[in-house]
Amino acid sequence: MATINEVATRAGVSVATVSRVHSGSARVSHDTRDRVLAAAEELRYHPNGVARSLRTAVTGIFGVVLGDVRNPFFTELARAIDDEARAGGHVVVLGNADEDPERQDAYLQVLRERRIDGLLICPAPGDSRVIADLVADRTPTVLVDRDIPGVDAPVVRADSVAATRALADHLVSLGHRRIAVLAGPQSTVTGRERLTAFRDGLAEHRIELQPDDVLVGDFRQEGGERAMDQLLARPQLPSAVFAADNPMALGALRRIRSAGLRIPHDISLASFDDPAWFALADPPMTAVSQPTAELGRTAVRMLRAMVDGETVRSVTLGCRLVPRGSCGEKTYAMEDHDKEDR
Amino acid sequence: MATINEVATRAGVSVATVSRVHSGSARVSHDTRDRVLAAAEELRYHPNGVARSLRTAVTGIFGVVLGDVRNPFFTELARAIDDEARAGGHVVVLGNADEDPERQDAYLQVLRERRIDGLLICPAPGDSRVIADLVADRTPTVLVDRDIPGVDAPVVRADSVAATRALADHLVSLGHRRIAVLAGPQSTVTGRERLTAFRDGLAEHRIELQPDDVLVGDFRQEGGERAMDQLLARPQLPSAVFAADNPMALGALRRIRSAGLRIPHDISLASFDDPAWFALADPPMTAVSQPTAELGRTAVRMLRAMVDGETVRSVTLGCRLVPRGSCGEKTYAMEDHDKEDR
DNA sequence: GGAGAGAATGTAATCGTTTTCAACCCAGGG
DNA sequence: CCCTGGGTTGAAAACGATTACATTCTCTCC
Repeated sequence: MATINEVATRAGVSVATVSRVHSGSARVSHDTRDRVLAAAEELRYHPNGVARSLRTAVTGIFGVVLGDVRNPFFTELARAIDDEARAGGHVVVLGNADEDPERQDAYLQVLRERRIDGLLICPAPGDSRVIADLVADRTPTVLVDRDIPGVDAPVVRADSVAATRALADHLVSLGHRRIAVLAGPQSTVTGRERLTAFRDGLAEHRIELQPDDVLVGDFRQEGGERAMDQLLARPQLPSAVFAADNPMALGALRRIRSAGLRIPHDISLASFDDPAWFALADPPMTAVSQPTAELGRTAVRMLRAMVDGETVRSVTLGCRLVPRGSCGEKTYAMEDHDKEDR
Repeated sequence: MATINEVATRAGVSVATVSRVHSGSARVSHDTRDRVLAAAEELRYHPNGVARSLRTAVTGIFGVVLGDVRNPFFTELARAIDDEARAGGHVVVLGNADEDPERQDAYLQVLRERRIDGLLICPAPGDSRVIADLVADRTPTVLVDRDIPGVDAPVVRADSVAATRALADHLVSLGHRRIAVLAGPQSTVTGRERLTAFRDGLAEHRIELQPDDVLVGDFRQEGGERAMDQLLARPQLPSAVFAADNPMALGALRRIRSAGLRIPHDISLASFDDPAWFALADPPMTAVSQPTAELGRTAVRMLRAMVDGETVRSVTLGCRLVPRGSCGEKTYAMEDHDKEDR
C-alpha cells in the first residue's frame, strides 16, 4: 500500500505538502495540489489512519459495546447511536458482549488500546475492572441502559418504575392474583428496578409476590426458557408471568407453546421491552416500551459533550405501558403502533 | 496516559526491556521483569495499540459490515462470526450499513485506513467503488450472503434455489394459484435468485408469475410495508404473498394486520429467512431457513485462511423449507424448532 | 588466565503521518 | 536598490511502540 512518501516523490514535492493537500490544513498552490492528487490517484494512495492517529491522538471513532447483538432492544439502540454519531461526524464500531463480562472486557481492552475517542457501554451483569479503569483514566464514557455501582460515569437509561407499576395495576385489574416474574440479573440496576417496581405495584393492591414466584434469569432467551420450564413443572401454575426483558419473554413464549398451553387462556404473559414483532405475536404481547431511539441519541450527545470537555449528568427517560392481548384483555386497540419515538 | 518510556525510566531499564516483558518475545531476568511489571502497574500503563500497529502492521481485528443491524438474520450471523473469530484470537468490530451503499462505504473507508487485518462484508445493494478497491489492493476480504459482480473475492452464501422452489411447490399444493412476491433489490444476487427460483418453481406447475405481482422492495421493513400497501389497494388480492426476507415479511404482516385481514384465511404469507419469532407469530410463519450460524463460521475460517496467504474458494450452503401455518396448512407440527444448525 | 558461549540488556532505526519552524520567491513601497 | 511581507514549500522533530544489532557480563572449560 502506497505511503505518503511515495506520493511525495512521485509528485515531486515534500511529504509535508502531500499531507497539506489531503488535510486541507494550509494553502497549497493550485498546480501542486493537482500534481499531488494525480500522484495519489495513480498510486491508489489511502492515508494510513494508524500513523495519523499516533501523531494526532484522535481517531474519530466511538466504540459501542452492546449487551447482546441478538437482542432487538440493543440493535435498535445501536441503530439510533449510529445515526446520531454519524450526524456529528463520528463513526461507530459495535462490539458484542453477549451479556458476558469477560467478552465485554476483552473487547473494551482492545478499544482502549486503539485509543478510541469515546465509549458507549451497555454493561454486562457483574462488575468490570476494565470499565472502572477506563473511567478512572478519563476515557470519555457514557453508560447506557445499565448502571455500574462505584463507577463515576454518566448514565442514560429509562426509568422503568412508573410503567412497571402501571403494568402491575393492569394485571390485577384483569383479575390476576398470582403472578410469577422472570427477573433479570439482580446485579444490574434494570434487573433490580423492574423486579422491585413490580413487587411494589402488586403490594399496593395488597398482593404479595411469593419468593418462589420470582425466577432470576440472565436477560437471555435461554434463561427465559429455563425459568419457564421450572414454572411449568410446578403443580400449580401462576395465572400470569412477567418477563423482565424481551429475550426472556421470547424464551418463555416458546416453552409455553411447546407445552401446548394457550395464552392468555391457560396463562398470561407480559414483558418489559417492545420489539416490533410483539405486536404480531399470538396473541399480541402486552409490554412496557422503552424510548429506545431517544436513549441512543441522547447517549451520543452526552458522549460528544464529554469529548469536548464539558461535564455531563445522568439522564433518565420514561417508559410507557402498551396493553395488547396477552394478559386476557377483553379488547385491545389494533394500534398502528408507532415505534418511532422522536 | 503513560507511555513505554515513562515505564522504562521508572523501572530503571530501557524501553526495549519493557517491550520485551509485555510481549514475552525474549527472556528477561526475573528481577527486572518484576520491576517493570510493578512500574507499569503503578503508572497504569496500557500499551498503545496504535503505535504498535504502526510498527508491526497487524491489528488483530476483523471488521464486519452488516447489511442492517436490526435484521435478525444479520445479528445471528454477527454472533456466529464473533464466536468463531474470538476462538481464533481475533476481535471483531461490527458496522452497520443499513442497506445503504454510502454508509457502507464510509465505514469501509475507515476500516481500511485503520489497516484492519481482514474484512467480512454483507454488501449493500448497488455497487461499491470501495469494495472493488479494497480487494484490488489485496485486503483479505470475504463476502457474506451477497455477491458483487466483477469483484474477485470469495463468497459464502446460502443457495436459495432448491428451498425456494420447494416453497413454490408447497404453495401450489395448498391450492394457491395467484401469488405475489415482495422481491429484494434486483441488484443483489440473493434478490435475483430468490425471485427467479420462485418463478421457476411456479412455472413447473404451469403457473406464470404476473409482472404486476412482483413488487421490488429494499430488503427492509419499510419496503415490505409499502409493497403490501400497493397490493392491498388492488381490487383483487392474490391468495398468497412470498416475502424475500424477514424484515419485508414483518412489514407485510403489519400491514395485513392493520387492514384487518386474517392470515391465512384472507391471505397467506410466506417468507425467506427464519428469525426466532416466526414460530411465535400469529399464525406461525411458513419460511425458508438459512444455515445462518454455519454461514458465519465458515466465513471466518475462510478469512483466516486468506490472511494466512492461502487461496480460498467460494462456498454455498443449503437452505430448508419449514412449513408452519401461515399458508393455510391444515395441520402443522408444533416443532421444537431447533434453530441451532451446528 | 584467557577464550568463547550464552544470557540480559541497551541503542537506535523504523513504521507513516502531522506540524513547527525556517527558507525561499516575488511583488510592491520607500 | 533594498526592505518588507505574503504566499508556498521543505526539513526535521515528534507520536509510542518493536526489533535488529551491539554491548556487557558471567561462567565454563581448556
